[in-house]
Amino acid sequence: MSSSQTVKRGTSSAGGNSVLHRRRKFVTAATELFSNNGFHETTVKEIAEKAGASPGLIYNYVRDKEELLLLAIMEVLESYKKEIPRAVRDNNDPILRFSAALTAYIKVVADKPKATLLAYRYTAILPSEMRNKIKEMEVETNQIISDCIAACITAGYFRKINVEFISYRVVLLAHGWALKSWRLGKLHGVEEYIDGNLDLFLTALFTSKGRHHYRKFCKA
Amino acid sequence: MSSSQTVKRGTSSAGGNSVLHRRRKFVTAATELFSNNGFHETTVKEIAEKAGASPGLIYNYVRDKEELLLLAIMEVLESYKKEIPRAVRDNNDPILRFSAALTAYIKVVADKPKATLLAYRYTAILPSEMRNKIKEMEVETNQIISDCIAACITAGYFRKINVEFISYRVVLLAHGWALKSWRLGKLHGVEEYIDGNLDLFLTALFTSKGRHHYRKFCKA
DNA sequence: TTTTAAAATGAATGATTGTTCATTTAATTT
DNA sequence: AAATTAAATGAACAATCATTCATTTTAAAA
Repeated sequence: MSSSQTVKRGTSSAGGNSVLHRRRKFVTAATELFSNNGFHETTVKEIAEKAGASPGLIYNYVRDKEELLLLAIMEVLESYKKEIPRAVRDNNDPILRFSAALTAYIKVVADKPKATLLAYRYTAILPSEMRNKIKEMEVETNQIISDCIAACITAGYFRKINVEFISYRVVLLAHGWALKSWRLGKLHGVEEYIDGNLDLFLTALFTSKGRHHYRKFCKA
Repeated sequence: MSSSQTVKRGTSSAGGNSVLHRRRKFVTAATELFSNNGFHETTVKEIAEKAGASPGLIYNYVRDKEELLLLAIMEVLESYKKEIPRAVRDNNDPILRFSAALTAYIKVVADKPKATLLAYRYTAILPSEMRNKIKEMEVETNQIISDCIAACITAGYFRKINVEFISYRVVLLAHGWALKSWRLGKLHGVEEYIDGNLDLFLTALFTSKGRHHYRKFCKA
C-alpha cells in the first residue's frame, strides 16, 4: 500500500532510517525541479543528477515519477500542518490565535511560494487515491483556522458568520501570496500583505465587543 | 509575428473570416480537452478528432500545440474583459458599480471554472513572450476593478486603503471560486459565495458615509 | 471542361523519455 | 578471505506523440 516493493524500511541494525533519508534526497531534488521547471518538463534523469545518483536507483525508493510528485506535494502540506499549530499554540486570546494562524499561514507560503504552487498545478494529474490524500491534509489544516474563528465567535468577538466560509477565505488569501508573486510580481512585501489583510478581516468580522477587546493589544 | 505562415486571413471574396472560424473550432476543442484532461495529457490527435478534422490540418491554423494553449487561455481572459465592463456600465453609483464588478467577475469565473484554471496551471510553461501577453490582459481587467474602488474612495464611501491591494483581493476571490470548486468541492452555491464576500468587503471598506449611503439601495 | 489553387488527409518520422534489468560496486556476514 | 546480500549503475527498450509532407480531395478560376 505504501510505496516501494523492493526496499523495506528499517532493515537490520539500530535506528535504520537511512532508506527514508535517501528517499528524501530524491524528493527534495524533485520538489525543486518540479517547482522551477514543471513536472512534465523535468526528466527523471535530471532528478537523479540533482540527487547525485543514477536514474535507475530512483525506482528502488519510489514506484513512479508520479509518486515523487505526490511526495513533493505532501512534504509542502506537511510543513503547513506543522508550522501553523505551532504559531497558534503560543497565544491564548482567541483573536490573537486567529491573527497568529493567518500570519503563520501566509509566512509559510511565502517561505516557499513555488512549492505551494505545486499542489495547485499538479494535484489534478494524480490518481484519485493520491488526490484524496492531499485533499484530506488540506482539510485538516483548514480545521485549525476554523477552530480559531469559532472560538472568536463564541467569545463574542466576531459576529456570527459561516465559519467554513471565512476559513476558506483565509486559506485562499495565504495561497494568494504564492499565486500573486508568480503572476503579478511583487506589489508589496509580505509584511504589508499580512497586515493589510489582517486589518481587512478584523474590520469585517469584529463585533463592537471584539473591536474593543482588540484595542488593548494594539496599545501594548 | 501572429500565428501561421501558410494561411492568410481574409482571402478573396467578402467578409472572409472563415479561416478564423475554423481556427476557433480547434481552439474550443483544445480548451475543453486541456481543461478536463490537462495540456500534456491531451494529444493533438484528440484535438483534431474533437474538432472533426485531421491532426495535420491543425498546423495550417496554428504553429504549435503551445499556441493552441495560448489561444485557449486568451479566449477565457477575453471573456473576462468583455463581461465585466458590460456589467459595470449598467450602474451609476460607485458602490453599485463595485458590487456589479465583483459579482460579474465571480459569475464569469463560475460559468467556466475549469477554463479559468487553465491560466493558473499552464501560463508558466509558455514562452515569456506569450506569458507577457497574458499578464497584460490580466492587468487590464484588474484596472476595471481598481477604477471602481478608486471612485468609491473619492466619493468618500470607502476608507482610504491601497487600491491595488483591494483590487487584487477581489480578483483572487473570483478566481477562488474556480480554485475552490476544484479542490474542495461545493460548500455553498455561487450566490451565497457572492453575497457573503460582498458583505465582507463592504463591511471592511465602508466609511460611515458609505454605510449610510448603501442603506438606501438595500431597502429598495 | 480544363487548369490552378486551396484545403485536408493520415501514415511515416524523429525525438523524447519513463522504466527495466543485466551487470558492477560496496557493504555485511560467516 | 570467501560468500552473500544490498545498493547502485546506465545502456537498452518500448511506447508515446508532436510534427511533417507526399498525396488526395475539394473548390475556384479560366
